[in-house]
Amino acid sequence: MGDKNFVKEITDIEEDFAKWYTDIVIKAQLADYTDTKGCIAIKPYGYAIWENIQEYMDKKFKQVGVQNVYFPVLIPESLLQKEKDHVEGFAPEVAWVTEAGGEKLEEKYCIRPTSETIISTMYSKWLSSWRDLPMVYNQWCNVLRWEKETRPFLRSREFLWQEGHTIHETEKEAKERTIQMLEIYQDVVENLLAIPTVKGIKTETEKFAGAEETYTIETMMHDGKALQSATSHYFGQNFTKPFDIKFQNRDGKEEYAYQTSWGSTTRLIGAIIMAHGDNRGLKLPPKVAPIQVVVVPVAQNKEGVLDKANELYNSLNKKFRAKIDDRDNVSPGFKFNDWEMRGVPVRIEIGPRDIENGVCVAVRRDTAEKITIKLDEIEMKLNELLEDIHNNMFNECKKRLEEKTTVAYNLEEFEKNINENQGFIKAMWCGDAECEKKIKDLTSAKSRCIPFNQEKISDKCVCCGRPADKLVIWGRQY
RNA sequence: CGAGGUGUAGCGCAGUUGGUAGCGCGCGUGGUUUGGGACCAUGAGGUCGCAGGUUCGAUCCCUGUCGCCUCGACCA
Repeated sequence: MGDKNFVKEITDIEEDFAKWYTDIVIKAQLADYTDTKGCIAIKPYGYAIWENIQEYMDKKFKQVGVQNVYFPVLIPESLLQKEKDHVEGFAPEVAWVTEAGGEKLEEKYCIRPTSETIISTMYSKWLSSWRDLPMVYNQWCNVLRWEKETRPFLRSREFLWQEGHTIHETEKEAKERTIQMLEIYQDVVENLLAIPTVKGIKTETEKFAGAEETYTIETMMHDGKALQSATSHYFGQNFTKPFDIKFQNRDGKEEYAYQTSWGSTTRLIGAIIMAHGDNRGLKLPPKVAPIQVVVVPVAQNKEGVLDKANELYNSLNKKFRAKIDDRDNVSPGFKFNDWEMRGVPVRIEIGPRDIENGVCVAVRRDTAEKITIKLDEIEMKLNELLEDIHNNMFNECKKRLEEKTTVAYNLEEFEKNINENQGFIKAMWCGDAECEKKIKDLTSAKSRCIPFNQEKISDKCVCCGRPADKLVIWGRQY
């Protein structure tokens, strides 16, 4: 079962959050560093979380007409060059394959940092009539971006994601799709991961390379910093023109299609860790937890205890993702701490005393509350408990989001708030990229988004004082 | 990319003023334990980051190199 002495070695979450984070990743056995620099090995416990996210998200996708596909990991250089902003955005961090089969290649290939280009060329081939539209495709795959600074799940060179790419007959339909997918991401993050989100559109400076509009859901971590959890882009015809994705419209005329793309990554696992974790370790939202309930027998060598514990486990395992911890080389006390550190939402203790009374003891990971439950009511109670834990975790995060969101009317306030409080800042902005840059240079906070929920807190730009009609959420980010 | 630090058992570390290594935890085996991090006994595990140099002899000294950490710069 791995190291036994690790639990006490977790860094204090308030002392050094970055260190705490990597401690958790390693010690909860989510992932490990590899000999490939900047790339992690995702271990079964971490991968199971990803599978749960995938399962939920994929189902949501398919409900709105998304079809899964797969495209090559290698993209010829000439394709990448076709959209100017896109190349400029990604060129510095792509890795190239220049040699294969013992020979230097005539044209080098990049290892995909994202697949707009290769998918666009295929769309061009596949599209001829308005009747072919829309094409709403998604792939689950890996991508590679040569990052200098890496952190497990948050920013690694290779990561897993899904990237959806769609083409449409009209601008309106494409824009609707962009928002529709953003809303699915919001649903995933809030209802599955129990993390509240701020939904909005990115400013010109922050939008995706080659996009017309980039929409985002922003979340707040334990330390008040922002994490961009998923994005959805409207491309207009920025790619369909250079890639020649055109069709004959209903009037028989040739027209370029309207395009979107949207993605979310294994960074979501990082969000779970950083949004919910505490000094006892990882705290997993019940709906994605690989183990929702762990049964820990007490005095398991005593006559009948293990049998009863197994009986309980077998019945629970039909309805929940359950596990029995029958290790005979560690004490129950050790197991309690171990499973708390690994974030299991509910632990059930069962020992001779309980068996005599026909009960067991359930302990919540989120509140540490101990509840005695009759064995014949366990299934119902556990359902309620998991639901309640999810809601409680969501509300805790929401409380923090609200507490750590402050308002600023000028740069002094802005700077003071971000330094004292970290967190998000609500402030008006005139729309000038210069002001964004000035704020970034001064405070290292960037615009997170222009939220859909607009409020008019003032009519002057927080930076330059000129007229401003946009409320922007600002914050430091991961 | 710049400055500083560091590399010895799976992990955390000590050590050898130059004579090829030890502690704690973890791991294997046997037993006693078990309601919040158990204990006893016994055992396995290391070309001291890598490459050169000095030396009778280098894990230790010198040079180079690579990895990692911290702080800056850069990037999303």
